[in-house]
Formats: sequence, C-alpha cells, structure tokens
Amino acid sequence: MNQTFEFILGLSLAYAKIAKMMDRCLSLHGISFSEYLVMYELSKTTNQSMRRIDLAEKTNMSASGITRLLNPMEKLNIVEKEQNARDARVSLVKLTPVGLELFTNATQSVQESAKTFLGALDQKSMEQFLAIIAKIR
Amino acid sequence: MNQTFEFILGLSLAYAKIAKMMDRCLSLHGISFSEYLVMYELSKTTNQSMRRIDLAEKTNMSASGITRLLNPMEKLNIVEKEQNARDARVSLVKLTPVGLELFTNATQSVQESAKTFLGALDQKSMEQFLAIIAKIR
DNA sequence: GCTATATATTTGAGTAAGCAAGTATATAGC
DNA sequence: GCTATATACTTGCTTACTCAAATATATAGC
Repeated sequence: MNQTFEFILGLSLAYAKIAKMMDRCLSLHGISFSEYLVMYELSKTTNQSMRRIDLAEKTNMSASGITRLLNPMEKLNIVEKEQNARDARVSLVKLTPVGLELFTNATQSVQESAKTFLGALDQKSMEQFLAIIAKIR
Repeated sequence: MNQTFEFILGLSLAYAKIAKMMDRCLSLHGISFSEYLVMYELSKTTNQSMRRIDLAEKTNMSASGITRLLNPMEKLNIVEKEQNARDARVSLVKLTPVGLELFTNATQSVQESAKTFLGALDQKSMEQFLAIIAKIR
C-alpha cells in the first residue's frame, strides 16, 4: 500500500521471526522468551535486584504478568524475593546464583542461534537499525 | 551486553510500541490488530479472497487461530466464506463490501496515528529499515 | 496524628492465542 | 478402484497474558 504500512508489517514479521527463534532456542533451557528477558534485565542491574514494576516496564509487560511469571521462577530458585527496608510495599526481585548460571548458559545458546539468524547483518546495519527504531514514539 | 542483544531487545520494544499504538487506534473501529492484518492481506489480493492457511502464514498465526479469529468476523459480515470448486477442503475467505469499508475507514485512522508515531522517520530511514529486516532469516 | 490520595503488588475473571487430535477431502502408488 | 499418505480446516484443552478490583503501605496536607 505505502511505506508506512510496509514498515509496520515488516516490523511485525521481523518480531514474529525473532520471537520464534528465541522461544525455540530457549526451550532447550526450559525457559520462555519472557523469562529470559526478565533475567536479562536483572543481570544488567548493579546488585541484580529490581522492583517488579520496573521489571514490568522494561519488559513491556503488566505488573500482574510479572507476578505470574515470577511465581514459578521463584519455586525453581531462579529468582528470590528481597524486602526493601525503606518501603514495605515493594518486593525486590533478585537473580539467584542458580538463575545467573542458567542465564549465562542460555545466553550462549542465544548468541549461537542469533549468529545464523542475524548473520547477514553487519555492525553498521545494526547501528542504523537501532538509530531508526529509537525514533519511534 | 552486545549489539546482537540490543538488536533483539530493541526490536521487541519497537514492536510492543507499534502493537499498542495499533490496538488503541483500531479499538475505535471495534477491531484488533490481528483482525486488521487479516483485512489488510485480503484487501491486497486481486479478487479479495484467500485460503485460510495462506492467511495464517501471512499474518504469522496458526490455522486454528485464524479459524477462531474469523468466526466472529463472519457473524459481523466483515468477511464471508466461498467454496473452492476444485478442492472441497478449502474454504476461501473474502472481504465483504461492509468489511472493505470498515478496512478503508480503519486505514485512515492508522495513517493518522502512524503520522505521530513514525513522523520522525523519513522515507530513506524506512527504506533502510526494510532492507535491514529483510536480511533476518 | 488523621484523612485523602498515590503507589506496589496480588488476585479474580476473561481472552486471544497455540498445539495436538479429529474430520473431511485430495492425491499417488499399486 | 483401493489403500496410504498428505493437506485444509475445526475442535478440545491449555497457557500466557491483560484489565479491573482488592490489599497493603507510603506520603502530603491540614
């Protein structure tokens, strides 16, 4: 139809492909793309702990989605709760050593899968891509 | 972490933004992003009819997802079934005049919404973007 | 200090999707 | 022309979310 449409549809298609790749790759480690995203965000923080709301925002999920996603991860000892001394409402989420190792292994798989899926993209293309999507409101 | 990750996460974020924008915009017309995508694909075909499987593939959905998505659309007279004379298994989907008008109106809204969301992107950026995502396997 | 409002999280109810199995038809090999 | 396999679609069941309401705590104004 026109370029705006191709952009929107192309973006949808590209996301569908990547999400499928990630899910297939991560299923070998017994985790979903969403769970991996949570671990990724936790791994980036200095003390590896984070409020659930911030986690929700970073991963584009709702707060309740985060609650339900974390419950089983807690039972599997991938993440643990921590209290915030200053504010009893918040329950901080922290990656356990078990979770960190799982994340490290999963990341290696992701790197390998990504190589075949994104291998045709050089560094400059990726930079251009990031610059372009940064402009979306 | 590294560029591959930023690419994957950036793509996820960009998709989440666009999907939210589309859903908000299309809800004014009483349809979802998925339904709009179906109508878009139907509108592109020469005779506006298509097999359900092909529709599934084009929209990155499963065949059962398409069945369930189309059922209410049929009741609302947005799409209609057509038989294939050569193959009794297939049930072609066709946009009705009502559906076509709905699509036309919705498209106008989408164009306007897109203007504010993608306004910062010039034609060249969009072309670059499409060229880049075309390389994803 | 008490009340009103704001924030963080969980819970209840509903929904859109997927996968696997079922049904109907088509095609190929003999 | 019959049987085996492949394809198009639908149905049953499950899952991963979402939104709105409930709960618990914090903060601000008086």
